[in-house]
This record gives sequence, structure tokens and C-alpha cells, in this order.
Amino acid sequence: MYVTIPSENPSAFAFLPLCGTKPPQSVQTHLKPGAYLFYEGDEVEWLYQVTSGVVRLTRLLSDGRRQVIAFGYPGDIIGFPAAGNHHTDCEALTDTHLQPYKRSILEDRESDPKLHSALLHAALNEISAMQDHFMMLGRKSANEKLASFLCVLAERVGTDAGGYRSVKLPMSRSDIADFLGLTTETVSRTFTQLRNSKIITIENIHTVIIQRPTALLGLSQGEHD
Amino acid sequence: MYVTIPSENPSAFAFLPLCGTKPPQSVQTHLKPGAYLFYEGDEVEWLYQVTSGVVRLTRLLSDGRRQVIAFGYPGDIIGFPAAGNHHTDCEALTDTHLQPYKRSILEDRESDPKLHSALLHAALNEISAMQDHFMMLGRKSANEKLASFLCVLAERVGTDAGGYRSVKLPMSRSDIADFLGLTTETVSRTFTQLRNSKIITIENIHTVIIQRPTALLGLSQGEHD
DNA sequence: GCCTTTGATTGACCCTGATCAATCCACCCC
DNA sequence: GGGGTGGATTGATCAGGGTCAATCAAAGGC
Repeated sequence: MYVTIPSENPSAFAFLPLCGTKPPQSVQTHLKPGAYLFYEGDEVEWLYQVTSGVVRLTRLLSDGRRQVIAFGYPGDIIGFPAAGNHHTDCEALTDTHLQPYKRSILEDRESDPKLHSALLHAALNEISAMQDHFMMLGRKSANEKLASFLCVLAERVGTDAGGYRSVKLPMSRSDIADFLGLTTETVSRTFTQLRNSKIITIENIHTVIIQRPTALLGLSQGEHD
Repeated sequence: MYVTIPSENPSAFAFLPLCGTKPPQSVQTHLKPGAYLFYEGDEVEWLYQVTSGVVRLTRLLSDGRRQVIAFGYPGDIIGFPAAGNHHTDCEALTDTHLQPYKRSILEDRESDPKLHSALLHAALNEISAMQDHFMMLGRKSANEKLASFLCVLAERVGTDAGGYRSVKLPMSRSDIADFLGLTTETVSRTFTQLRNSKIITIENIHTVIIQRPTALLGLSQGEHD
């Protein structure tokens, strides 16, 4: 999951199972909340497509500072290797099901051409999506960041709640902070601001309802108040 | 060019021409400083490997805020498509030579398998490199950012100058600022700080000499002063 | 049911880096 | 050589968001 400028075409984000020419060579993997799928430095044996649930990809600095690189939602491919190794930790935030694909499918073109091509395009899309995230980390203010985050989630995994859009937030405030390059306190204060200006209501810690989507979108793009 | 934690293996960054099974199907492209190679939204017809010179990849927000996504140094592959289009602008900072490769080599496996694989690995490495950049944008202070930037450049394109490492900076201060998520003023002040603490000397605007590489590396990793 | 634990929120204060503004300097062009 | 110009530097001030700390609230354990 990356923060992108909401596209005109929400279906582009819809869950789309990868379709190889051969049947999957491995059964689905299941993770309970808090379980790790891999760690930074591990050798990559499998790529995974999230089929249900949410995972978190993180990187650590030696002094403990953390950056959440991405949240993996259904449809996302995670675990792309660099020099054969994982370069993030991956932890499940909820009950999560994943479809593993052999790394060799990505690197050896022969085994399953169709799947090879699908994984390649997933990698290319990831590069593009990460560039949006750059813009957000480098150039946006705290409320622009949180507004962008909520907009993308609303579009991608929001559900209808009495005419309004409801967004589940399976991650903690500090996960959001580490994704947006903020502190938990600032994330918390910014949520409160959004609530006070009646743009969102906070149903409970893990659910927000978007009351004024246009205002939220405006905020995410730099309009003041 | 991305800011990475300096590796133990500098040669990993060395210029390595891609080696396909067929001779290149297009002659080198030449750009003068200030010339644009492509713009955001253009259809991708070619990928390019920088063979000499430096290019700058940028993205703009509607209100003019800018993020420099990367600097492209010799060896780097630029122009990976997402949904068939370029998602950054690309401008030459110096006289630049580029080797074009047909986009189809990336997407159609048959034409040149060896080159296809080389481009794929370039894309995977880019994903990893961008993750370092995330950490920098989201979690590092101004002098950590500039120190990281200089360390990476020193390792990748530094030259020997009387026992010290000399680094050419073809980009402007505001390019550096937009790469690091800072303002030009802060970049300028941070350069001055580094000079005052005798970690670098500024030979001229576009050349710095690293006097105390260990101190610079320490700074880049969060040691104070 | 009560206590503990852990994460979220709120408050007070401070600091880093942004902003606004004034030079400065290198380079170019007559 | 003398302006002129655009980027770089430096200074003064300000504010957004960080830090430290107190409180709150939900969840789990006994």
C-alpha cells in the first residue's frame, strides 16, 4: 500500500489474483496477527500475494528509528528481492492469507511466462507508487500526510457505511506515524484536528468514517483548513 | 542515484554496461545540460542507461512543490514505465550520453533474454534503493540527510584528490534540497556547518573535498557532532 | 470484578528547519 | 571593465512538529 494521488480509476486498485499458466505450486500461507513472514536480510525464496488481511513492511535504523515502507493489502505483491535478499521485515497486522510464488518465476523466465510477466508489472507499479510516497515524505505537512493516507485507504479498502465511507485501520498510531514520517503524538493530534473540523468521525481507534471526502481530498493536496 | 547505507562492497556500484545477447538496436543519445529526455505522462518507448553525465528525475505537485526522485549516474537505468507512462520528468544536468533500450525488451521476454533479465534486476535494485531513500526522507535530520548524500556520492563517484576524496556536485543547491526534503537555505547552512567543523572543504560550489570521512559517515548514521 | 498493561490522547514547552529578507558572488553579456 | 542576473549564503524571526510528561481508556489476566 502506498499513498498515491487517488486515480480516476479505482478499479485499478481492485484485488486481482495473479493468473499464471500453471496452477499455483504452493498452498496458501496463513499468518496470525504479530507473526513475521520474513526479516530483513533473509534470503528470498518466495514472493507473496496478499489474498486477505494486512501486513506491514518495515526497515530499522541501527539506533532504533523505524520507517514503515508499506502496508500490504489484498492484491499486493510483497517480497521482491534485491541481491537475493529481503530488505524489510514483514509482520502480519491481522489474520492474513498469502499465496506464495517461487522466486524463480520472477528470475527465470521459462517456468511460467504469464506469471513472470505479472510479477514484473507488479514490480514496475511498485516503483511508481513509491515515488508518490517520496513526495509525501519529503514535501507534505502533517495534515496533508494523514489526509493523503486516509484518502488512499478510503479509495482502496473503504466500505460503505450509511452513505459515508468507512475505513478500517488495522495498524497502530505508531505504525501510521512511521509510515508518514511523523510521531505518534502528531498523528494523534492530527486525527483530533480532522475530527474537530468535522471531516472525519472516529468510530473507534481502528475505524474512521469520512464525513467530508472532498474536504479531505482538498487537504491532502495542500488546501489549507 | 539513491542514498543508501554505504555498502561494504563499493564495486557493486561500479559502472557495468548491460550486456545483451544482441548488439544494441539504437545508437547512443546525447543531451546538453538543461535538455529534457522525457516528461511525466509521456509514453515510455525506451529505457535508458546513463553512460556518461548526470540526469535528474523529478516529480511536481500541482502547487509547484517539487521532489527530486533520483539523480541518474553512469550505470543507472532510468525510465521504467508504470502503466506504460513515465512518471517523472528527466532533465540532463551535464552533457549526458545514454544508451537506449527498447521498452519491449523489458516487457516481451523473447527479444533479448539476457538484456531482459538485466533490466529486471535493475528494477529490483531500484526498489531496494528507494527504500533507503524512504528512511532518509522520513526519519533523518537535516545534517544526517546531507551527510548521507555526500557519503553515497563519495563512494560512488568520488575521485582521489591528494589523499582525500573529492566529490563533484553537478546539481544546484535547490536540487539537493528537493532530493533531501529540505529548503535551499537549510542545505546551504548545513554545508557551512560541515565546513566549520572541518569535515569537508568546499573547493567551489560544485566540488567538495571530504576531509574526515569517518566523521561524515558517523554523522550520516546519527552520531551527534 | 479489579488490577495491570499498553497504546492513545492531551498538554506544555522547545528546537529544528521554514520563511522572509538582505547581501554576496560567480558568471555572462555587452 | 561595468553592470546585470541568478544562484548561494547569511541573518532574523517564526511555526510546525518533536519531546517530555501526565492522563485516559481499552484489553487482558487473575
